Parts: sequence; C-alpha cells; structure tokens
Amino acid sequence: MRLKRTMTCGELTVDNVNQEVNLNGWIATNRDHGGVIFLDLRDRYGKTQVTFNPDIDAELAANARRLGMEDVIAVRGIVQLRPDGNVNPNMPTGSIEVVVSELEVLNESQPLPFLVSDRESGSEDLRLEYRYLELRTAELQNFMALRAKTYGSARSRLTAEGFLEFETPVLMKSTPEGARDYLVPSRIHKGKFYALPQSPQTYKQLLMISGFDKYFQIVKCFRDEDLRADRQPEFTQIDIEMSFVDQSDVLGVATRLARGMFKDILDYDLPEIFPTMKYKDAMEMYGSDKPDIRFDLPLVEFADYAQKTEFGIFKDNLAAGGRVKALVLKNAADKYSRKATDGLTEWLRTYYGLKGLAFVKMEQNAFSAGISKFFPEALQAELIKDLHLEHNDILFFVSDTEARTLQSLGALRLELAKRENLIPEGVIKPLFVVDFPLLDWDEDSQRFIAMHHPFTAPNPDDLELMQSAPGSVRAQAYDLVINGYEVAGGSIRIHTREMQSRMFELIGMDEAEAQARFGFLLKAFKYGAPPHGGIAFGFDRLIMLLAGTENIRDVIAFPKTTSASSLMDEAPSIVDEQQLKELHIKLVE
RNA sequence: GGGAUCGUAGUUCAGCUUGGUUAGAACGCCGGCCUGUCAAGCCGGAGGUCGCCGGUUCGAUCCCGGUCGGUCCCGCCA
Repeated sequence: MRLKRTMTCGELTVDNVNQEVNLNGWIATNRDHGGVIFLDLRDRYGKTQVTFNPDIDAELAANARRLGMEDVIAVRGIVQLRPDGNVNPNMPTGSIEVVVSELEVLNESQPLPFLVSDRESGSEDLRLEYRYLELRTAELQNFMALRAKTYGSARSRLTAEGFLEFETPVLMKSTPEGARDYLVPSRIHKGKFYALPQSPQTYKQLLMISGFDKYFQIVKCFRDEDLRADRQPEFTQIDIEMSFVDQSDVLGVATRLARGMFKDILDYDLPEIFPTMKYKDAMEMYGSDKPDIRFDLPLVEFADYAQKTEFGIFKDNLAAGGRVKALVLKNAADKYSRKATDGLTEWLRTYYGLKGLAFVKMEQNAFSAGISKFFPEALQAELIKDLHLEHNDILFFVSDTEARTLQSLGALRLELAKRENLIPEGVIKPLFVVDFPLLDWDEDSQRFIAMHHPFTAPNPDDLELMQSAPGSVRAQAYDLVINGYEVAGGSIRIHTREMQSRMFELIGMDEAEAQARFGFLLKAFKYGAPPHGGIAFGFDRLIMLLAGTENIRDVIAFPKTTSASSLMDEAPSIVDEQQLKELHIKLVE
C-alpha cells in the first residue's frame, strides 16, 4: 500500500490542525451532498471525518462518491478545523476533519448482511455467521479490548505475587469423572483417545509436587455438556494453585486478584475483605449456592408457622420430609393480580416442576386473597409481628421436597427482584460461599459423587463423619460469587495417598479403577506431595461482569451456538473417509 | 434427553386472529437530484421458494403434524 497510516482514526484533535496525515480504515458512513462528500473513517481507535471537495479536485471527489460502507481505504490529507457551527460534540474527533488530497482504495466491500454501526440490525445467528463483521461493532471492539486488558491485569497481579505461569497439555488422559470429555482419537495408538482438559486439575497438582509452589495459567477448558447463556463448551480459566496453604490463604489470593482486576479494568474498589457465607446458609436464605446479594429479599423459614395453618398441603409435605418456605415482597400486592400470580405459578411449574405457588396479600391489618382463609387470626397476628408485615405486602409460599422448594423459591426471588427493580445498578457484590458438602448423593447411580471433584479435601473436623454420615461431611471447597455469578471455585486438595484412596472408596471407585484412572496421581502422592490447594476463575464470566453483559458469547471472539456449533466456519463438520481410516474410526448408523 | 419461543425482501419487522385477487414498511442496495453533513435529505427503481417436508382444504405465508436452525430454561455442567 502506498498511503500507510501515520495516525489512527481516534487520535486527531485541534492540536493536529494543519498537519498532513495518512489515515487507514473502514468507511463507517458516507454522506454525499452532491458537492462535498463526507466519509467517517473507522479503525479500532475511533472515527475521523474525512472530506472530499470537488472544487479542489473533481476527479478525486468523483472517486470518493463511488465508495460504500466498509470499503477499506487509505487517505492523505490536511487536518483542518471544521467550519463554525459544524463541530460534532458527540465525536472525540468532532472538532476536526481531514481534507483529503489523495485516496487509495485498498479493498471494496460487498453490501453488508447487517450494519456494522448497529449491532441490533442483524439477528444473532446472522451475526454469528459473519462474526468477523460483528466484531467490528463498537460494542464487541470494546469487549475484546477489555478482555485483553484483563489478561494483562491477571498476569501482572499474579506475577507480582510470585506466581509462575505454566502451560499444561491440551491432549491429556481422559478422566471421566464429572463433565463429559471431548475426545481426540490417536492415530499412532489404535483405539486409544486423548481427552481435552475439563481443567488442568491433575497437572497443577503434579506441579505442586514438583515444588512450583505458586502456579497459574490462563487456559482453555473443554466440557462436552449442554450450553447456557453463561456456558460455552470451551471456555477460559485463570487457574491457580499454591502449596503450604490453607483455605484462608487461597481466599486471600483470590480476593487480591479480584480486587486488582476490578481496580485495573473498572477502577472499582471491591472491599478488602469479601463477606463469607456457608453453603448451607446460602441455600436456606437465598435458595442458591451462588446468591446475588446486591439485594436482600431472603427466604423465610415457614415450617413452624405452616403447622399452625389449616393448609393441608404444607403439613403433608412437612410430614413427608419436605419443606415450606416463604418470600415477603413489600408493598407490591396490588401489582400481583390473579393473572400475574398464575403466570408465576405456570413459570415455576414449567421450569422447576413445582406443583403450586401459594400466596397471601396484606389488606390493611389482615390477610386476604390466595390461601388467606387457611390462616387463623392468631397466626396472622403472629406473622404480622414476626415478619413486620404491612398493608399491600404479598407473601409467596413454596412447599415441596427440600431441593425443589429451595431451588424454585430461589429462582422466584431473582425473578421478583428483576420485576420490582430491586437490583441496584453499578454495584458489584462479591461473596465467598464456603463449607460446601464433600459429597452429593446421586439418585441415578445410587452412590455418592464428589460435589466439587474427587481431589477435594474434607474438612478435618468432619473426618469421623466420613464413615458414619458421608453426606454431611463438609469439604474445604469454596466459590467466589459476584452478583449471582459463580466467578471462581476451588478447594484445598487431598495430598496423601491414604486420604485420596478413602475418597475414591467413598464415591464407589474401587482400587483397580482408581489405579486405571488416576494411578499416576496416586503414585506421585507417594513422593512427598505438599499440602496444596487452589482456585480457578471463570475468565469469560468475569469479563461478562466487567463488561456488564449477560451473554457469554459477547465476550468470546468466536463463540458457539447453544447447540455447540460455529455458524461461521460450520464446525463441527464431517471429515474425509481417509482421515477416519487413519484414526481407525468407523462410523455406525 | 425435556420444555418454551422465534423463523416472511440483503437486513429488521408487519401481515396470519377470521385461509382467497397484487405479501407491505423501514434500513441497506441500484439510479437521479442536492456544497457542511454527521442516523444527512428528496425522488425513483430493483429485490420474496413466506426455513424445509408432509397433511387438511377447491385453495395454505396463515390451520395441523414432522423436521432443521437460532434463543432461553430444566436435566446436565467433578
């Protein structure tokens, strides 16, 4: 190219007036007034108006007239002040323009499938097909720049704390505990497969055994599970592991890193100490293991009150080991007509399999509507006092199995908060959730499975429960939750062979199977494994929070759809017979 | 695996409720006019397998079934 840029499209100001500059970029808009032609030239630094005046050079203006949106051009010209009254205060470069003397058309663009100036001008599937064009939009340019800045922040913050950055294998052994693995067939080893890492968990533990007491990695992880608005099959973690530490040390690093990143990127000050909540309390108070604590609206334990009602369903569920919990929404009863409550009931039924949602409203000093007739006067008085109920409050009740009660009322809490605008804008509330259970009973396989992963150390205070009541053993596991998103999770790991074997035993993995899957790790534990633990940040979710978006696809350059395909390059795709043959793979119908 | 929802010019949508002659608008595109705009403006034009397959019907963009694709959710995500 002839007119290589001397400046970017975002940096010219009144200070550059009368300078001759070259600009390169894409045509964002063209405004042809018959005479003078205005083009907004765009690169990732900004936009600058360039003008062509036929009075100065008729041929040049005629050439400019033929240009269209997203053509790539290079111009040479003089920076000039815009005439009086023609300054655009909405543009950082709005005081100046470049009066073009030379034009080089670098490449023309076909008519566009959607407007680069307006991300909403194309549906999402169309934008994903032309992702490279969508990435030109201001919004995604900003998100990607923010993401890049966050890589840098994480790296420098961790490096400053003495962490060493590593790379671990992407082709690894399949360890089918937890998420489904993405498998990679081996050409050399017929019938054998690598797996893509769900996380570099075992490698980072081995690095601890190697003596690299502070490890980190910004790393892709792969999980072949169904997608969500905040879940992609390949995603990025900031993976951290440390030796000779306990839970408080890891939470300290996570706190400093999170504070550092929010400071570096948003100049937002997170508290020096993040609040901590026990898993059990989170479930009881918020119906979630990742509660959004930007607003209150806690779940109210209602079992004792329920016994004093004449509502049979509550009592039956309690007798059957179920639960009754309530939510009090202040001063909103008038907004919840029969139609509205029916809508909520239907929503909970469809999404959470809940049979019913009960409610009562406060009318002056008494209950009305819903199931109010099942509440004796004395109980009403008691509730009004205990729950500080006032006119126009509405109480919602859920009664079902414990799991379903907590989950659906937790979901209702979030939904009501959204509807009632209870979630403050611009506020970032971190929370550590701790004391997760070590094990989770799996109905399908009728056995315990590791709630976090099978390398998580039990709480030393609960060791005797491992025999008597495995389901009640607490793990030294923790999550960092920010605004209701699980942003990071980790644990103190088991570092002795004996404890690791006990753990495998608890989840029904016999010695032979443990050897086959994790023999290498068990062997390593015999050679002086230090106590260690760590945490991993979901990098994409972190960027979502920093960017203020609720969609993980917004912060990944080339994301996949909810059916895990890439609309742009059409992955996954069929492959040649020859490729399959080399891999010793035969497709079956 | 299950549920909900969407699919109509290049694009975003309307039309479908109550099936019927020529499926509209805006943006974009093409042409013309216009010397200070910045979402430029004005005039004109081209552009449609109504996602696909099947059914009902004299007749289907519209009703029904299936299917494919997007999105959101449940399950799943150690």
